[in-house]
Amino acid sequence: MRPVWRIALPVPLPKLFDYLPPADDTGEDPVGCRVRVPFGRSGDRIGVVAATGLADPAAGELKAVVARLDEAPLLHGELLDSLRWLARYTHAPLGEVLATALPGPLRHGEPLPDTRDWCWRLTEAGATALAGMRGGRPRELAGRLAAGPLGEEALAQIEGGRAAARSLEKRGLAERVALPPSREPIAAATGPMLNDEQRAAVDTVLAARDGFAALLLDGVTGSGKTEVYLHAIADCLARGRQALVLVPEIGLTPQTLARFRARLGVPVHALHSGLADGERARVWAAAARGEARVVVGTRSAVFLPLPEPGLIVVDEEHDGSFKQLDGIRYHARDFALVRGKALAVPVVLGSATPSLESLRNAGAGRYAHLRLNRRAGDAKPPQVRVIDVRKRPLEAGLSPELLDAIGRALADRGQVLVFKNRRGYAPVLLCHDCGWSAQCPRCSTELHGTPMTVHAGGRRLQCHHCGARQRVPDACPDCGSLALQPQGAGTERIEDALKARFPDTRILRIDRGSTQRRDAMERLLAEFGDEPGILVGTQMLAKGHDLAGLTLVAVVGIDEGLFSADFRAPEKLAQLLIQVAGRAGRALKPGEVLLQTHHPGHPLLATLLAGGYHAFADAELPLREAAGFPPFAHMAMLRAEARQVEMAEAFLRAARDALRAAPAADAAIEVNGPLPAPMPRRAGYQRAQLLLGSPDRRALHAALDAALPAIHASPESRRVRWSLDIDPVDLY
DNA sequence: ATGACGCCCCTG
DNA sequence: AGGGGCGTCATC
Repeated sequence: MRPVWRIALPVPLPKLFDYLPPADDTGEDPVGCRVRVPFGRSGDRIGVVAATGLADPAAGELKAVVARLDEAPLLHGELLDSLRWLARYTHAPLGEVLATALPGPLRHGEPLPDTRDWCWRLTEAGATALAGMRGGRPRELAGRLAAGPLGEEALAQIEGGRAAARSLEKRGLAERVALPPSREPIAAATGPMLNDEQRAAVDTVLAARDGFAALLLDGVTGSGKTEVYLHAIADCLARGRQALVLVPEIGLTPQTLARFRARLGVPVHALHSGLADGERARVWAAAARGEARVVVGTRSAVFLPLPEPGLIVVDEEHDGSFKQLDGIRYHARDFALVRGKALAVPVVLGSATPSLESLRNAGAGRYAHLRLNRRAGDAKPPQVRVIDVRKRPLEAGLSPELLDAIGRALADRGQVLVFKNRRGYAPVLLCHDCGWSAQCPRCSTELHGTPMTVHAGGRRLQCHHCGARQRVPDACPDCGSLALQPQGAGTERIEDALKARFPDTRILRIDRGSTQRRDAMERLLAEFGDEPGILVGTQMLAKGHDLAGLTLVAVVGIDEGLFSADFRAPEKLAQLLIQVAGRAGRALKPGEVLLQTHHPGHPLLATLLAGGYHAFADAELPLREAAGFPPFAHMAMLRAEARQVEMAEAFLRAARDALRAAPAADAAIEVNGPLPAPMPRRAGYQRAQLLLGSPDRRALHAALDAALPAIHASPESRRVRWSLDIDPVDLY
């Protein structure tokens, strides 16, 4: 029987493909190496050898591997094992998981990029020729090089430097040489003294450093969690190990990186979505070669190889951006724990507002629970006050009391943050005469309207789901009335109202509309400085940049969150309120937080105000348990979308039948649906979903394993686009 | 996913 | 007859 290589290919087919080894096979174990193979009629693909074996005697003609792209496996050991685990856990094809884990260039078959630093220096011939050279740029550069080699960056600073270098190189007078990887220590700054709580937390992490441990670092805003990470990382570096730090999308600011770099005394690599493909591949290669000793990265950094692992940190572990919402729907925090276990290193999960999942794991003794209750330095916790706005006249949603408080804070030369979780001018455009409201023509169906949001100071309508834009009509399209009124207020309208009320005050609006990119927000905030002024913004302002001058935080429009259908809404709202409130009072002056609501007596607010986040969590967890929701149950969501809902529903019914027929699916798993999904993501498509739940994770996965072959094979599956989401975060 | 194939219906 | 459109099928 012929030997074959089993290849994982990035196609949505839950299987490996057998190929004959390449003609020039060396016999070296190919598992983990990338290969180029002919596939279907679409030409060549890049895949990864997942296994070797013998050809199935029933198989017909097999194609042969065109080329082996890696001498030594690109993926091996712990990382390959963990990715195999992830493929099983997400019930996704291994090839798609591997494609998700690799940076673009590596996925497309490029060689592992060079990670060395290059510099230019004079050759012997150049040194000799220098005296006799005529003037000009090359001569000038040769003169500089005579004083010592120049790095690529320094060369780029010189006008015409690259061309001059090339000219010298052509004549054999200068050469480009790779610098040996520098382990030369950079001066590390010393940080502030740790307080007792921080010291104890660091000691617990260090005591756990010889194997796997999960540690929940549960510390109030400003308690100095980052200092704890830095000490643990420094210890990890001192032991010759690598450290990986995962941060939320918004958290990887130049400020954060600068702090790590200044303190650790080694190069700190950053990995985030803003990097070019080539740069991402270089960071991957640097990690794989062990050159990157500390990497700070967003979600996808959880896939970096760590040949000399020492520590994994997940900062703001409750943050939703750790969960990937399309493709392979992994959770970077959860996968970090899997990797930490396989690598036998501690994983530190940090947050001021831990996810209920992590709190439950800590409560059950699976995680060490480290508490930091004191704010570092002298910072006092902010005073929180609720403003009851029932029956109060509102100006763009702002009450007189709130406006007065803003005026007072400004008069005291403080900064004010007005937080509203809704961008645009107004969320809805309503006809006062007939009740018509503007709906997105592409996203709305008879059953579910998607309102268009009023933008551009009331002149434009925009759909936040598909991005469609149109002019605000002059008259109601239904009744012709001119009484069209924007309802409610978004950040734009609040900004307008504040400008009218405080005409001489600087006002800066920060939201996804005003600030597309992260560095743009950083720049705007840096310009804003800490002089008196008002910031108006959405979620984006809840964390990140430190606002030293902030003395008042006004939170507006939280009432929607108090009555959401999503079972996670209270948790998200509580986290948001605590995070936003934490922005105040980092300054020298004590901070004040005002919550404006129509429901001053709402239990969530009352609990949060009286006992803080942990009182909320203590109250919420039993409710989750009683309702059979995570973290006491495990969920999976099967989603389908098609031109007609009926198609999507027919597929989900077939899937439901397959699940119910699965031998593992006894009473332990619950199947709900098909339910129409309120929000079609793509214009012209309709979605439906099937929600699976079980108190027993293994029963859920066993049922899926048993039913998925039939689901894949069902004729209905070909008529819809479908996906499976394990541990879904958004149920809508 | 992705390309090929076949069947349909429209224009000509 | 010619060809775009889409459901169906296979991919080692």
